[in-house]
Amino acid sequence: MPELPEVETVRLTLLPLIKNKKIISVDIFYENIIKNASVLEFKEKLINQTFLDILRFGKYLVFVFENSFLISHLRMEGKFYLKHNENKDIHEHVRFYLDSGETLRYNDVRKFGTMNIFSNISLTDLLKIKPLNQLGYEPFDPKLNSTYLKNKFKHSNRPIKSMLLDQSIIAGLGNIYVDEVLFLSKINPLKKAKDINEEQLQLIIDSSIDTLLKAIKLGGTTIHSFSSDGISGKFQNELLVHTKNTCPICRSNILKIKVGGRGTYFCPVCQKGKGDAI
DNA sequence: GCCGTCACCTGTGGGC
DNA sequence: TGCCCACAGGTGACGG
Repeated sequence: MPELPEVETVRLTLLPLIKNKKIISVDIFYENIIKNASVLEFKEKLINQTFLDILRFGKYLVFVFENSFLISHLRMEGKFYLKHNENKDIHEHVRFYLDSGETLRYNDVRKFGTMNIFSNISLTDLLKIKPLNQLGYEPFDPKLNSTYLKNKFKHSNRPIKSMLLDQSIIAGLGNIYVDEVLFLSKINPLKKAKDINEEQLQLIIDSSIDTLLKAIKLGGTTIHSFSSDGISGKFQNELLVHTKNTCPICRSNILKIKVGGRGTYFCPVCQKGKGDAI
């Protein structure tokens, strides 16, 4: 399930493969992937456009063309492949034919991924409209500090885990990494956001940066099916609590509960705190 | 405004 | 062996 490190890995892997290549045709096999345009409009805005760059904002990929931006969210299982042959995978939903003779394929088993196309707009203006204007700061952004989080959290009764998953507060963290960050910060995922003190907020920020940088370095996490151009990440070997049975610190049994509808792993001993429900 | 729930999807695995 | 069903999860929409 692509989170910030996985999306960054896709960006880094894909960019040298498609940069300066022109789209000569587009096939769409599942129209619901395209959210803000008809199939015809989508094709018209991309054909004869050249890939200039790939940017990333949170978990969104932004393909940069001369006159357009294609915003792609991989959601749960979206993947991009560059292929030469014509064989179509059952889960292939969009195909971009390039002037190099290759094809860029978008593959998504659960069809959750989205694509939005924007034309004749500057990057500055693109950042001012949905979906990119909904994003909070990334952990690497200096503006994401304990004061910022304190202001966001101070009136909230929601569990800290739900708040960290909220992309309008912190952009880029997903279910796996939030579990890891809370374990490193020794904070119970059910603890109310307003009860997190300033020292713990700083710990959350520091742990988020450390975890994400390490994951990017290892090419992300491959738990189920994530990959970019067929490459698998190695961060799953470094996970401390997510999908684990035993705490690596105190050897207690890791508990699995639901928080905000999400499967949540934590150590009830290392992550014990006032107000905990477990 | 805040917060919880549901829908979107399909492969997987457990139970019968 | 085969069928059924719960579950996985990021995000947006919706309702209380």
